[in-house]
Amino acid sequence: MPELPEVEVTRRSLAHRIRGAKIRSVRLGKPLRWPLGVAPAQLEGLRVQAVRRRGKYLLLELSRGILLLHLGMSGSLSFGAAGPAGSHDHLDLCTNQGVLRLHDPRRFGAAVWLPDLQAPMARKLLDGLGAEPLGRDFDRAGFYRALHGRRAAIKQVLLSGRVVVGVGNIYACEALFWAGIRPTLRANRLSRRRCDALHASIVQVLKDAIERGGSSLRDFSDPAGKTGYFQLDAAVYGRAGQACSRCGTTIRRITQGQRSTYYCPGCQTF
DNA sequence: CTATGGACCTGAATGC
DNA sequence: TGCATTCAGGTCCATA
Repeated sequence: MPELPEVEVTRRSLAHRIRGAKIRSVRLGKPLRWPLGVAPAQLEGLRVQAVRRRGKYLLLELSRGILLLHLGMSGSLSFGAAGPAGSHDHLDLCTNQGVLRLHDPRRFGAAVWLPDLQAPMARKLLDGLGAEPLGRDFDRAGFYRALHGRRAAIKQVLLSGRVVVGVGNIYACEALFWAGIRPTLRANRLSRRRCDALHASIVQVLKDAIERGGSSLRDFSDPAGKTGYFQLDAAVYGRAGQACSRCGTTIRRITQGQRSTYYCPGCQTF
């Protein structure tokens, strides 16, 4: 799935094309993570006013309520002329400007209509999310303070989304590599200097990935169906057993919280 | 409150 | 060829 860069690339591609679109009908496929939360017919006639993002959630502002979308591990959106729905196409939002289709083989994704951001479901999903890494609220002093209160491994704190959102398994590994920090180091053991380095690495890694069009996913394509999103040029992620391009040390894979972590023992020494 | 493991689901790759 | 095992982008939830 998409981490923040893929979601943001999706958002940018979608936003200007779907803005103002009027929903004609809604087709549901197999169940996603949660029920839609409204009868599909209730969405007919509404317009899509804007597409926002919070962490890895996309928020389609409708003329009544908000449609929250999440791509889970394997989800992607397409927008345009839609062919017949396949067995992994679980939501079609048919509009006068094209069909927004959510494709998600594993169905960890979600499509939930919310009356507003105060709704219980909205609060459950969005309250407690950490800072937006590309926003003003992600400042170095706050980052240091937040890490100071955490005893878990820094890699897992990054993945939790409670300090900073949008950093998934790939970019957590990459950011730690560029900051020279061992993934297993407890978060509250990071020096102020290392926190600053990590802060910078996170911003850098995410911005780079967005510029490349969400390069991390083998099977990622943006909603316009553009190809050329296959270049994964990770420094460590998925490269266990290979030589580090910086120092030549063999990259290792370990398991943290049931997820794979990749790191270079030669470069990541803090 | 934090930290941890399990759960959800499908498909691709690997090994015997 | 078939079948079992492992792994994959996320994150909510129960439990300690």
